[in-house]
Amino acid sequence: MRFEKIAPYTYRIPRQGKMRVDAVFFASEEILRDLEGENYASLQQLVNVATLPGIVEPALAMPDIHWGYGFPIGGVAAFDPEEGGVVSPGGVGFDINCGVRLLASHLTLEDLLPRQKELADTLYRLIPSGVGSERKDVRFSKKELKEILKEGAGWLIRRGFGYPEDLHFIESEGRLPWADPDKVSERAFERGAPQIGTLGSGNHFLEVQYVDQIYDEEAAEAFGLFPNQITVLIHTGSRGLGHQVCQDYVERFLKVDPRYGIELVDKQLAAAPIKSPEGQDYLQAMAAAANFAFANRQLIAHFVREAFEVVGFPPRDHGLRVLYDLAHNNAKFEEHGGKRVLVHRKGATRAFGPGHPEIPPEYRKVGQPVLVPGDMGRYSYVLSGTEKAMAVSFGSSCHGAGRKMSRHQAKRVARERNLIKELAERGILVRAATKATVDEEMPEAYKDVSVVVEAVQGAGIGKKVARLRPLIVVKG
DNA sequence: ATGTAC
Repeated sequence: MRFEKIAPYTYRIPRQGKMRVDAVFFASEEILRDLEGENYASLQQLVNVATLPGIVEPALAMPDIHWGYGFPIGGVAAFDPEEGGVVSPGGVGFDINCGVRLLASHLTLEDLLPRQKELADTLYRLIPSGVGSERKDVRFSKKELKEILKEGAGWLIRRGFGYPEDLHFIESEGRLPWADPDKVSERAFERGAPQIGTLGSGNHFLEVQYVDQIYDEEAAEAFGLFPNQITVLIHTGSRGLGHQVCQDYVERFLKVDPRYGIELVDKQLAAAPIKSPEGQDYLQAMAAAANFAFANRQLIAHFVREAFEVVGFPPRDHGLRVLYDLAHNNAKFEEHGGKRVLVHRKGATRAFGPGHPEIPPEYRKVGQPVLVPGDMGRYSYVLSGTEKAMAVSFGSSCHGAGRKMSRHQAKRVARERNLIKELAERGILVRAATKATVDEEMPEAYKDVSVVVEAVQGAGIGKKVARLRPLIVVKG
């Protein structure tokens, strides 16, 4: 396919074939080489997205783009409900409202190191991880679960799992208000019920980290970050519940697409008009799953605090507060270019710039925090949203490093090695449900996230604030 | 991502 450079770190694929709009992606020279080689299929997926009805120009991809179900991961697409715009489960992803929550503490590296091992063991004990993991200690009835699906993180805070001020630092206050639990299948309920407060598997993780680099003093101060500070990053989503919602609605949409005259270049793009009953049902079920994910991260944060307390840091000492909780798999109505559009972000984050009313007042002057996990051996970044992102990417930025090796390939490379030991020798304590997950997730399996961040900053859709290095990693 | 093939 043909594309052209239109700005620093920014490329356009002009409308061609069945595309309704141009596509734009952000990349460095290094990322571009990958996109012209092994990662070419993900650009083709971006072109496919541009064929969907009612899409608002342009179809977008962040620098961490890679192949996904239907839409590429790292994709952003906005649809106009007044122009036949659609909603697509594949544009949100199977793990509805997957995201990351960053907790910032009062502790420093020196405070933590003497208790590092004990804390690693305690976190692993208090936070179930792995495929099919369940909580035995906190269970919710069907009626309570329905309330959680309507209310999100706030429901748990009311029950004492968290501090009231947590809510204020969660994207959308931890709740998508149009949720309707009655649009969620019985099977999804059954799968989700025991999974609130569990990490899951794959790239999901919990990390204890320290701040090793500050790039923007003003933003770091606004976010309350300082050198050598201990932070905790939680990455998880809506577990089996969101997965089941996605599956249910892909199947339902495929049946009705011919009736709505929606021609799909790929079945995995299954979509329904936003204004159709099916589209509305999915949006309400998706919001319910999103609220489940916000609640999941809330309950995990509660047990992170408890773990710090168990190893001898009372709340006054650990001071763990929610710096921000940011989703990277959802679809939300937002104002862009004077229009109300449905923005799908799949493996992409919201990155609203300075002054936006949806940013907590404490951060509003510098833009919203954008949390960008890397890999378990290197580092993660905190960025800030920008005005430019509002203008060119529907207020969106990247969500992570992106894989470099397939899971299979990584396992083959890691087979002869003892990654847990290697990482321990570098001061990173890993606690994981299975060796296979650690192998698949080894640092070399991922692109260096600093490459992605360089492209984001170069394109102007995010600004570096701080870098975080891992000390403890809990994996599925 | 995922009761990793209901």
